[in-house]
Amino acid sequence: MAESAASKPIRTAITSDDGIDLSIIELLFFAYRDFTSDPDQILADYGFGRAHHRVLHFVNRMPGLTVAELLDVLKITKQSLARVLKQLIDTGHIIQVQGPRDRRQRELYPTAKGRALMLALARPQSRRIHDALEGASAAERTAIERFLKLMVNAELRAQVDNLPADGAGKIAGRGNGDE
Amino acid sequence: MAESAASKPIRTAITSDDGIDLSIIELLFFAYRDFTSDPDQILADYGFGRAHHRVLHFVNRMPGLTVAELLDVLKITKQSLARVLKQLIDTGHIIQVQGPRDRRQRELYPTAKGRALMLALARPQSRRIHDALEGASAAERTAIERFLKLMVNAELRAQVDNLPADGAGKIAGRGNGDE
DNA sequence: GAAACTATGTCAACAGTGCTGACGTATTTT
DNA sequence: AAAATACGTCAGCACTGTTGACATAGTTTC
Repeated sequence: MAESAASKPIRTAITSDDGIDLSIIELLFFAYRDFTSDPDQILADYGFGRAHHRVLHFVNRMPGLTVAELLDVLKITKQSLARVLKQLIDTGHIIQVQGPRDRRQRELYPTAKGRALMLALARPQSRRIHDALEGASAAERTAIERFLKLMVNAELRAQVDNLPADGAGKIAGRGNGDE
Repeated sequence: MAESAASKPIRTAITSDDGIDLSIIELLFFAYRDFTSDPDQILADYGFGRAHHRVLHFVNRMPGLTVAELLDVLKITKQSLARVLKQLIDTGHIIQVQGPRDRRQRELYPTAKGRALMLALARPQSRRIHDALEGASAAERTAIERFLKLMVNAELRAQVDNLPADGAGKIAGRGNGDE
């Protein structure tokens, strides 16, 4: 079994005394796991996974973004995206439109079906967040958002800011006239 | 390409107006992705993945926990754990000790090597957290922890609390006299 | 206008991590 | 002695990520 051989078992638990912020490390793990479990269950009904969710989410958030832009947001390779995107297109959740300026580009848009699924996936997550924020003051909520944003790599924080907030503008540099 | 066929592209972005808390949903995605990228890079040097990290983390946090207890914390199957745990044992990061009361059980302990790796993985994460909390008041920090804890499924919150805090007690129900 | 570059798609192979189902062995409980 | 438990293990599968290579349009550059 061991015990006799090689290096001996360390029987003391690591605690915050060791200068590591264990509580938030662990809370992030548990919180994120449960946070993603809500949509995961719905996705299973469609034969989709978490990757589909991400694509669907950002296409709904930034309609008309190109494949390259989507890759840049998700930070995955085009081969990884291809499988997932193809399924979303084949199932009618996303539509590709040839880019108006540059015809090599494929602008990605959600369909009504894709919009509905995105909302269905976001709702339980939003509800969980809402419940977790119950009793929190506006200032506390701000502090939480600030913390999370600072957890993102500095180079990418601008990307987070460029997401449409409240019916405001679109992604920097691209117009978005609705039809 | 589409455009002509079937359902039409929706060109309006979803915004917070739709009653969904998009900002925190997205912040959690980006924050967690970058939060895990630090250890991922180190793990690659060892041929390990994120699953190894989790096992190593909780074995260091709860030394002497049994396989069943570890499965309960991670919420994965024993077959998933087996692969990863075997590698950590074979590489001398974790040691199994036969349970004293019940000899069917295998108590898991980190070795000095396993402890060192766990700390090396936790350090960049802790630093990121520390930096993100810079300028936050004690009250704000409390609000952040509270929020994260409430994001965890209610049934599992007790588990989070049972982790050793500051050199205090061990997991409920098991003594932990150090040698 | 030809050459070079760019945006996208696709084929193939592989790695990591999760799952289910089945079976074996040691040990404890009943 | 029989049943239940803790753990290990074999086999196969799914999802999502990776590299590398190559093809095809379309755009830019000289």
